[in-house]
Amino acid sequence: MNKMQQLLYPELASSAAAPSCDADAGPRVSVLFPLPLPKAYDYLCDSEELPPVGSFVSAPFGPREVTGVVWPANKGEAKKKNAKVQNLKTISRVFDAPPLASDLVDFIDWAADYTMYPKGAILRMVMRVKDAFDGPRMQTAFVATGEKPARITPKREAVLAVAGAEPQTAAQLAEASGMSEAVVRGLVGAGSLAKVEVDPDPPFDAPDLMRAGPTLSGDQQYAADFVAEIIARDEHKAILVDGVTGSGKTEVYFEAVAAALRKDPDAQALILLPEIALTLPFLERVEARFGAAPAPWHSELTGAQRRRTWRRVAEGQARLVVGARSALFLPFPKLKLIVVDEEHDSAYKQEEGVIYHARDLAVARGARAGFPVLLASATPSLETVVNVDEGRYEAVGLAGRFNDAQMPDISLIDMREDAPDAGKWLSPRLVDEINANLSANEQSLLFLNRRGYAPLTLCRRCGHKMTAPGSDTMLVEHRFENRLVCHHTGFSMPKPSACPVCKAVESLTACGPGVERVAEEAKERWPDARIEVLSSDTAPGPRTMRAVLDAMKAGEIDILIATQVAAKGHHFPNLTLVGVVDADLGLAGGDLRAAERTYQLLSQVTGRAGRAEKPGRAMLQTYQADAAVLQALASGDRDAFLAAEAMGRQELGFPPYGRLAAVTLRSPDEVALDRAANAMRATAPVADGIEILGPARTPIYRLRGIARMRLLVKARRNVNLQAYLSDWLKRTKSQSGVRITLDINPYSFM
DNA sequence: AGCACGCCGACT
DNA sequence: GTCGGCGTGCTC
Repeated sequence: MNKMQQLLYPELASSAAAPSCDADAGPRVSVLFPLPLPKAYDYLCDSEELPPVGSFVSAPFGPREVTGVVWPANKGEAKKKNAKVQNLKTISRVFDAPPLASDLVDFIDWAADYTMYPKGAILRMVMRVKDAFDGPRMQTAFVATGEKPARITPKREAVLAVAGAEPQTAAQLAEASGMSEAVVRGLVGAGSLAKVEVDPDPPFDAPDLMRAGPTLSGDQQYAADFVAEIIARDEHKAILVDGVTGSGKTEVYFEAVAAALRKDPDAQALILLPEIALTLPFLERVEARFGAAPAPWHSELTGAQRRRTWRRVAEGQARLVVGARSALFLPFPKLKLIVVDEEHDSAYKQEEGVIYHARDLAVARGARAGFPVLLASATPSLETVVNVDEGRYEAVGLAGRFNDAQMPDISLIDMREDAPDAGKWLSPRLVDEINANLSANEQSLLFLNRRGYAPLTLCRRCGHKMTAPGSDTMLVEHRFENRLVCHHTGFSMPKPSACPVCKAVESLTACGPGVERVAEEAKERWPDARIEVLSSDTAPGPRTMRAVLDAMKAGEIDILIATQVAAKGHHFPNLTLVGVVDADLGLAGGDLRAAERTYQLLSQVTGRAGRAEKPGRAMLQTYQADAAVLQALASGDRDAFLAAEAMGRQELGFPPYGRLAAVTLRSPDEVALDRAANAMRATAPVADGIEILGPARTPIYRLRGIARMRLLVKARRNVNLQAYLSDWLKRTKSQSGVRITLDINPYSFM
């Protein structure tokens, strides 16, 4: 801590790394538990050496024993009172696991304040891994000794054939040889197999930092040098790496990772990705660059895989982690660089449990711990662009596409002038273009960000709209399974033959298109073309999705009709036409970021078209051809769009020019909910620079039987929004059955 | 998060 | 008369 910080934060200066120790009451430590509790609890500690802050300990808490972490002593207040009033319990045990680094402890405290969730709830995200805090639990495995057994049998032969120098467990040997574990044990007795104790969580291969990367273009080299210099200075900077798809952002930040890891033999780096779908091909790329697979972290890992990554990260052995947003909470002892790839992606926003934005927290973590954070994107968020413009972030740009690939030629199809036939969704102009592509033997992609066959099922007779039970969500017809499905609640039912309200038979009508319906139209129009549909429904699981994507890459598909699963990270060399079936889809609803998101998504999708020799083309079907977003896409003028968008936000005082928080109230009882929301509005403190909007029903009012209402708090940028909110919440008395959640800087308004 | 304590409905 | 519903409150 430097002088200035000591002046600003005297209370921090007094709390050193070691926990407090009162002479009269004996050695004491504070312990934070991974429970939704706002503060740490004090305990006595009878061990010789006081466990340092960050240590994993277990202690009696209420009626049970809970594992927590030694926390910096609760600041001053009530300490003496506590010592007299309470007889403290004693820590029961200290775990072997390496203590959490002080920068992570600090980050947890900060993140709790920022998100307004209890500290313990943040700690829980760090500790979600089971059995990770005990030292390595050994597992018995076997290696071949090379000695021949006195008696050889066919079964023994089979087991010895699969045994080797690499330790394998009895179960693995049995599985590999098709024999039983009894044979394995017999061979141990015969001296042909030797028992060895192995760590069930093998270490990760070290990245080869001396391996030469690819030759960089001038732009890439400039960007890499710029970042390397900041890494060399060992200071925090948020740096936007800005370049279109194919401009080589990844190579640039790989160099940054190499530089950061080379600088310090204990340093660790984290690459955040928005989704797991991306990680499979991406992991291969990392392996190609560093000669070793990184430690992975995402929701699909098994328990054992999670434990392995967590433990190896905690002991500093895993030096490069590639993960989804929650990797931010891994127990790195010496994190020195975070890369946030596709920083604009809304998948970084965690919407359940503790609500947070991983990009924002990553920057905050780097700022507090003093290391650089790289934000990479072809379509950076307005937040980031404004931070660059106002000098808070650095930026390096990568112009042009690699290998001279051309940017696609984007045009708008005004559906008012070029209307499809009734019950059809493809305009004559788009049909012509696909025809041309088919005869040229080139691939086309039809993009529609809507799963299923039809988004709305309506009774022609009484007008009833099919919704999920207890929810105001529309059921989407999925014709492959002949079911009606709710995409919000997971509810599904066979498609009924009669309207459930008026009982009219055969009256339920599919309204609007989904990918399946566009595929139906395409198959009708081009019966000889090879047509595939790709969405998370048609490709359940990454394997089937890979298969379709590989087929597309190999040129085995003429027309791919896909949702946004095809928008990310794939390059199809023979794809020259992208048709966006409904470019207006994301614009409805009036979300403050609707235009921005539409720009990002459509620019990503249209960017799929094109290759080295020939520019691709993209056509956007729209009913609002004058809309600024679509004009910007057609002219390729991203910066003009961002400037206009920025101006609009500034006028309204919306982020990033103002702060926003959502206060959502939920209850199964609509009357109580309404009363609580209005009462809450009435108790809102009047403050300069703060405006309360609402309460209003959420766009999807009822979900799984729970009704929701929302208040929005809009504040000037210089207002401490969290302080205002906590003051407000203290004034509102809790209403029975009504739950309140806070979302600082909300992205989803559903 | 758990788990206990505490006040109102249908059963041995 | 009890068993049990989950609302409220506490855990050093």
